[in-house]
Amino acid sequence: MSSSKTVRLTDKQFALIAKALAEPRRYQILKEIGKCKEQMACSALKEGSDISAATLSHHIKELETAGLITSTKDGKYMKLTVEREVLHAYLEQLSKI
Amino acid sequence: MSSSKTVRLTDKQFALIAKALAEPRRYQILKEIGKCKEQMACSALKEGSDISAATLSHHIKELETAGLITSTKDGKYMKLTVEREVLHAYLEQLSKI
DNA sequence: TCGATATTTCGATAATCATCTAACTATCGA
DNA sequence: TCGATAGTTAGATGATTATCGAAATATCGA
Repeated sequence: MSSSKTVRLTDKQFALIAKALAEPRRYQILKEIGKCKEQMACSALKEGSDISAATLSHHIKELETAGLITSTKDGKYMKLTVEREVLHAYLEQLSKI
Repeated sequence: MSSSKTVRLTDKQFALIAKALAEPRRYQILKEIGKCKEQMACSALKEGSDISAATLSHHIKELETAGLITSTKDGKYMKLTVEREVLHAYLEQLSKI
């Protein structure tokens, strides 16, 4: 089970997260990664979507830079995981408005 | 007191909200409006911030288009209010990831 | 009515960013 | 080792957008 340690976001990271979520395609990608029980490979994301590998790679990097996902190399593939603690820290901060 | 009716967001509105929140200045503005117990005038937002009236007006319109705030004209001033139900609907949707 | 204040609109500019193709690196299976 | 597959990087392009100054509109107080 996931730890419940509260993640503290800097202003910079908060802004990065907000920007990462603002692009509809990135939001879709994040949802897709989150839906997967197992970690997900980039190539699986590309299935059935008319996006170039380069663009997909770019979006994944943005999500990663924001801290919303992490990626680990597994042989030929990159495995992607949603960092829910970071997402929830973002939501937490927004809910204080 | 505020109603607890659940707001349903279309994909379009969801995207507008995400985009509105992605600009740090707009997030600051939203927080500022939210901090005020009473409704807030645009001019009060401008205090102590080196932003032009035109830019401020633009950001306020974006927040309004997204549904995150509403504005009512009160004499010389525009009074701004945070639409927390919309914000919370956004958070609700994001938390499902 | 006049001048000051509040806000919006317009048009322009500069910066950011999503997207692509092409070229590259790395790994796997035969 | 070779060819195919996965993913990244670089560089270019077009679209979006944050920003401003200036002009316009509306309202207030004197």
